Amino acid sequence: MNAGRKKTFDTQEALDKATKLFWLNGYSGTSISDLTATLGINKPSLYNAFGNKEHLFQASLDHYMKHYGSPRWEKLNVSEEIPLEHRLKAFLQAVIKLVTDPGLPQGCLFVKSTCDSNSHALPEAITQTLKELASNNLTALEAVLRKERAAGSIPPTVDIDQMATYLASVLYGIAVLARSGSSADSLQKAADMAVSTLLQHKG
Amino acid sequence: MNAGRKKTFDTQEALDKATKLFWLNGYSGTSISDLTATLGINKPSLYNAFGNKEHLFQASLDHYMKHYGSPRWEKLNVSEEIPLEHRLKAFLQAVIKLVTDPGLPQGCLFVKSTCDSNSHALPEAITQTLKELASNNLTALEAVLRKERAAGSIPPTVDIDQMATYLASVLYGIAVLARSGSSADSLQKAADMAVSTLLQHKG
DNA sequence: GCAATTCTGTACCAGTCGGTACATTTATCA
DNA sequence: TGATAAATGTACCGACTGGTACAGAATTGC
Repeated sequence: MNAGRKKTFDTQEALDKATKLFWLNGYSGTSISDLTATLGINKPSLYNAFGNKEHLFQASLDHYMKHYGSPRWEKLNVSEEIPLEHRLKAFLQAVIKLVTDPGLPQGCLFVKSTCDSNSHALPEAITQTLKELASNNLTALEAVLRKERAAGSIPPTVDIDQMATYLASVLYGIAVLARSGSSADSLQKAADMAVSTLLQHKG
Repeated sequence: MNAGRKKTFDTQEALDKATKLFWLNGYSGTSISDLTATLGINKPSLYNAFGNKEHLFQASLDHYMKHYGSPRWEKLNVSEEIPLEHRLKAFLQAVIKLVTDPGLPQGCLFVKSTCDSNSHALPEAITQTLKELASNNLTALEAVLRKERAAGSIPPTVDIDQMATYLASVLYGIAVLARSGSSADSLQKAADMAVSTLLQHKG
C-alpha cells in the first residue's frame, strides 16, 4: 500500500498555489509551465496529482470556495440574534478585506472566471460549474432574507429574489472594483450604503 | 495617393467584428486565427490594418466605449429637468438591455477585461487603459451626482465619492450577473432597488 | 536482497501561438 | 504602356501550448 517513492510536495499546498495563480491570471492566462514553475514540480507530477489543466482548475475553484469564499459567507449565518444589517455589513466587510488583500490576487476568482464563461476560453464543464456556483450564491442570499422576513425584521411585502439579486450585484461589483484598484476604504463606504437603506425598503 | 490595390473589407466593420469577438472570448481567449476567420481576412491584411493584437484590442476597447458604452451613459445627462431617479433608472435599463442583448455577447467588455487586468494575460498598457476607463466612469458618475447635489435634489451632506462607487459596484455587478445568465427582468428589478436605495440615503 | 510500486526528471510530441517574408495581384498616376 | 503603390494569399518562423513516453530513482513488503 505505502510502497513507492515518496512525493516531494504537499498536494494541498500545491493546490493552494495553483488556485492563487488561476486567481491572478485566469484559466486561459495560466499555462502549465506557469503552474509547474510556481508549484515547484514537474509536469508529470502535476498531471499525476491533478489529472489535467481542466481538472486542476475545477479543484482550484472548489478549494477557493471552501477556503476563501465560505468563511465570508458564514458571517451571514453567524447568529440570527444579530440584526441583519450588521451581518450584511460584516459579510461585505469580510469580502472586501479578501478581495483587496495585498497578500492575495486582487478581486475574486469566481467573479473573474464567470466573466470568462460561455466562451471558448473556458471548457464548457467549467462554465457549468460556475453557473451552479452562481445559483448557490443567490440561493444562499435568498435563504437568509427569507428567514429574516419570516422573523419580521423585513417587511412581508419584500421581493426576496429582487433583494438577493440586488445584493449579488453589489457583491460582484465590489470584486470588479477591487480588481481595478479601488481601495478597501472606498469599497467599504459603498457597501455600507448598499446595506444601510435596505431594511427601510418597502417591497 | 489612391494608388494600389483596393481593400476588400471595411475597416470599421472589421473592427466591430473584432470587438465582439474580444467581448465574447477576451483578450487571451481570442487568437489571431479566430480573428482572421471571423473577419474574413488574412493575417497580413489584419496586421496591416490594425498593427498587432494588442493595438487591435486597444482599438476594440475604444470602439466598444464609443459605440456600445457611451450611448448608455448619455441617458444620465439627457436633461437636468428629468428627475435623477428617472435618469438613473433609464441608464441602468439601457445598460441591462445591452448586457443581456441576445444578439451580442453577454456582459460587458470593459468589466470582463478589467477582471483580466494586472495579470500577464493582458499587456500592461491595456491594464493601464482599463484603469483610466474605470476612473473616467467614476468621474462621470460623480459629476452627475455633484450637479444634483448642487441643484438640491440630493442632501448636501451626501458623500459623492461614496455614492459614485456604490453605483459603479451595482453597474459592474449587473454585467457579471448578465454573463452568468441572469435575465434582463431580474436585473431590472435589482437595478430599481439600487436606485431607490440610493435616493433614500441621507448623507 | 529483490521484486513491486510509485514518484521524479528529461526529452519529446503534434498543434497552435503571434508575427512576418515574399511573391503576386490589383489599382493609380504619369 | 510602363512605373509605382498598396493590398492580397501562401508559406513560413521560432516560441510556446497542453500533454505524454520512458528511463531512472526512491520507497515498500517479502
